[in-house]
Amino acid sequence: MPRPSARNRVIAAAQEVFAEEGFVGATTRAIAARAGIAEGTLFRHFPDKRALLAAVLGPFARDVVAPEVTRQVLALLERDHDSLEAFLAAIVDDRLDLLARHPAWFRVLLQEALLQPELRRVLEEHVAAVLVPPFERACEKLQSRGLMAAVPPRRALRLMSGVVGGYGLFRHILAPDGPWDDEAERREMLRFLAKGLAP
Amino acid sequence: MPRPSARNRVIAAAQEVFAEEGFVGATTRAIAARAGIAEGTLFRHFPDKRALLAAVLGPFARDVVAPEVTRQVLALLERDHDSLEAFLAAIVDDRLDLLARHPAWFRVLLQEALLQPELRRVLEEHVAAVLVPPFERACEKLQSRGLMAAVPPRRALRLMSGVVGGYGLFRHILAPDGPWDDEAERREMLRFLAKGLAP
Amino acid sequence: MPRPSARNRVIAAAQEVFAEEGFVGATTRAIAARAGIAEGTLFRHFPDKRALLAAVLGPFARDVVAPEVTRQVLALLERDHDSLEAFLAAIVDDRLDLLARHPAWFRVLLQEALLQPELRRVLEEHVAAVLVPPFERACEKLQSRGLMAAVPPRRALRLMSGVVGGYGLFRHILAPDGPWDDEAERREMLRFLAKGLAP
Amino acid sequence: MPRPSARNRVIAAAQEVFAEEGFVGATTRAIAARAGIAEGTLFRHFPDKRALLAAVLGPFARDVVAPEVTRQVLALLERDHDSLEAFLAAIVDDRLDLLARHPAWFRVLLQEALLQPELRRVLEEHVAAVLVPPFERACEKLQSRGLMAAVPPRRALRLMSGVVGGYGLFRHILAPDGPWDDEAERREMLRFLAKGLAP
DNA sequence: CATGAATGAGATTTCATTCAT
DNA sequence: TATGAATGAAATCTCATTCAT
Repeated sequence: MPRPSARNRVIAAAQEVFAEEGFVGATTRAIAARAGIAEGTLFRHFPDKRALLAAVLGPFARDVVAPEVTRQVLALLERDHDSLEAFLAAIVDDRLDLLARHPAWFRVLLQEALLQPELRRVLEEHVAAVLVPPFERACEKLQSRGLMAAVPPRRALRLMSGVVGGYGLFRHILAPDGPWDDEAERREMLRFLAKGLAP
Repeated sequence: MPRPSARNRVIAAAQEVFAEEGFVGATTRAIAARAGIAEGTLFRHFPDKRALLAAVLGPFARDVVAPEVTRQVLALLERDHDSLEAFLAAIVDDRLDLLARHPAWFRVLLQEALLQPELRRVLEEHVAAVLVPPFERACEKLQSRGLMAAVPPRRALRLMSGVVGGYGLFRHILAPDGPWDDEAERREMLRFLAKGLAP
Repeated sequence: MPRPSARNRVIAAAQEVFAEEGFVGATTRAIAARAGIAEGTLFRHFPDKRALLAAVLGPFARDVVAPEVTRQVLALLERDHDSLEAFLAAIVDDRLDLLARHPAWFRVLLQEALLQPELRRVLEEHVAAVLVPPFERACEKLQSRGLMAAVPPRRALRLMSGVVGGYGLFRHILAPDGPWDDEAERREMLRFLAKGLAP
Repeated sequence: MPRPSARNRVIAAAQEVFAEEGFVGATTRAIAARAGIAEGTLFRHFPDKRALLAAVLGPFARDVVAPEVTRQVLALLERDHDSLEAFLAAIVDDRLDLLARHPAWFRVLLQEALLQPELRRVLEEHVAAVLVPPFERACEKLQSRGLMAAVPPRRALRLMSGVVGGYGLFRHILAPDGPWDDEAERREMLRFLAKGLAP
C-alpha cells in the first residue's frame, strides 16, 4: 500500500487539528507539521485555510448525502419495516456506524455548525432536505399501520437525534476514556426509543 | 433605571461575541466595541481574555452548581415522587427553565467544552459529581417501587440529557427562528421520556 | 513626627521602584501603589514620569554637588593633609558615608547613567567639573611633597572610584545579603589604596 | 563575503539596541528595523524577546565560562607565577582582552545584572563558582611564598574587579570618546595593583 | 512542485496620562 | 485636592499567506 498522497495527509492532519482546536484555533503551522510537510507546501494544495476546512468537511458531507451513501440510508427508509424496533435498529445502527467510523468529523461538524451559519445552511440543505422527506414518509407508514405513536415525524427525528447524538457526545468527546459497553448502549438506546415512540 | 456598569456591559458584550464567534474567534476589539468602551479599558476590568470567559461562564456555573440553585435541583431529586411522570417533569422543567433563561451560556459552554479539556474537568467535578449521586438515589427509589425501568441511572441521565440537550440545540442554536411551540415540545418530550423509561 | 507628605512618599516609593525595575521598567501604577495613593494623584504632584525621575535624582545631585555638601568634600580636598593615608581616609570615608546613606540612589544613578546620555552629561558637568580640579590640586600638592606616586590625578581618581564603586556594587547590589564586615573592608580598601598610590 | 545571516543580523542589532536602551527600553520594532527585517520575522528566529536577550548574552557567558575559554583563565590561575606582577599581568590582560573584544556585552550584562536577580544567580553560579576557587588557590600559593600581601583572596578579587571594571566603565561607556592611551592605562593599572597587593 | 524564510495585518496586553466627579 | 475610571498609542507576539530558490 503506497504512502498516502501529500494532499490526503494534509486533509487527515487538518481533520485532527480542527477537532482538537477548532477551525479558528487551528494553525496552518500545526497542520503542516502534523502532515509532515512545509507550511508553504500546504498552500500548493489548498488556496487558503477555509478551502482546507471545506476539504475536511466535504467528504463527510458526501458520506452523508452523496448518492451512494445517502442511498443506503434512503434505502433503509424506503424499505417496509415489520416493526418499530426493526425500523429504529436500521436507522440507529447506520448512524452509529457512521459515528464510530468518523468520530472526529462529528466533533468538527458540531463545533463549526455552532459557529458558522453558512455551514448550518449547507447541512440544512443537503442533509435535512434530502433525508427528512423519506424519513417522514417512513414514519407515516409505520403510524398508519399502528406501529408508532402519533408524533410529528420531525419531532421524532429530533428526539432520535438527541438520543444518538447525546450518546456520541459522551462516548467520543466528553468521556472517550470511560469504560463503555457499546453493544449494551446500543441495545438500551433502541429499547428506550422503541418504548418512547411506541403507540 | 441607571445605565448598567461598564463591567456588566463588557460581560454582556463578551457573551454575545463569544456565542457568535467562539472564544478563539472573538476579538477583544469586537467585544470592547460592542460594550462601547476603548479596548484598553477592557483590561482594567479583566486581567485577560480568559478571565473574561470565566466571568461569562462563572454565573452559569454558579447557576448550575452554586448552593442555592443546586439545592433547588437537589431538592427535586430528594423529594419523593409519586410517579415517573412527576419526577421527569420536575427535572426537565427545571433544566428547560435554565436553558430558556441563558441560551447564550448554553452555546458558549458547549463550544468551549468541546475545545477545553480543563473546562470539561471543571464541569465533571462541579456538576457531575454533585448531581449524579442524588439523581442515582432518586432513580433507585423509583425503580424499587416499580415506577421506572431497570436502567442504570447514569444511562438514564445520559438519555434525558440527550433529549433535553438536543432540543436545546435545535431550539436555540440550529434553528432559533423556526416556529416553535415550546409548550407542546415540553409535553411531548415528557411523554416520550416517560414511556421510554417506564418499567 | 507627622506622616510624611504625599509628595515625599511618592518620591520615596519611586526611588525604590526605580532601583528595583529601572526607570523604563517601573510603572506609575507600582509607584502609586507603594506610595499608597491613587495613580491619578501622582500626576497632581509631578507633571510626568520623567519629572519624577528628576525629583528622585535631584536630591542626590544636590547631595553631591550642591554647595553645602560639595563644600564638605571640597573642604576636605582643599585642606592640607599630612599623609596620603589621611587624604585617602578623608575622601573615602566621605564617599562611603554617602553610599551607606543612599544605596538606592547609587543603584538608580548607575542604571540610568548607563542608559541616558543626558544624565551622563549632567553628571559630567556638575560633578566632574566641580570636583576634579580641586582633586587634581590636592593630588599635585601631595605629589610635590613626595607623599604620592606620580600618577596623573584623573587616573588616580578613576582608580579610587573603581575601588570604592566596586565595593559599593558588591556590597549593596550584587551581594547585599552576604556577611559583610564593613569596618574591615574600609580599612583594607584604604591600606590597598595607600600602598597602590604610594610614591 | 556573503551578507551575514538574518539571525546574526538580528543578534547584532539587538546587542546594539539593548546597549543603548536597556532590555526593557528596547523595542522589537527598533531591533527589527535596525536588522533590516520585518518585526514579525524577528519572532521566526527567536520565540520571544527574552530569548533574544539570552542569544545576546549567551555567547558572552560562553566566552567567560565555556570550557575552552575558562580553561585559558584557569590555566593562568593554575600556573606557577614567579612574581605578583606576572600573575596580575596574566589575569588583567586576559580580562582586558575580553573587554576590548566585547564592550557591548559588558554594558548589557552590567545593566541587566542590576535588574535581574535571575541573571545575577546565573553569573554567580557559572562564573563565580568556577573561577573563585582556583583564584583563591593561586593567591594562597603566592602568599605562602611571601609574594603577596595577606589579603583574603575574595577581597583581592573584588579589588581587582573594581579596578578593571571601573576602567571598563569609563573607557567603554561613560567616556568612550575620550583620548585613551590603553597601553599606559594597562601599565598603570598593573603597577597600582602590584603595589597595592604587595606584601 | 516543495521549501522555508519573510511578510504585514491584526491580536492581546501594557501603561503613561487625562478628566469628570 | 484626591480619586479612579477611561483612554489610546504603542509594545509584544501570532499567523495566514507569498515568493525566490
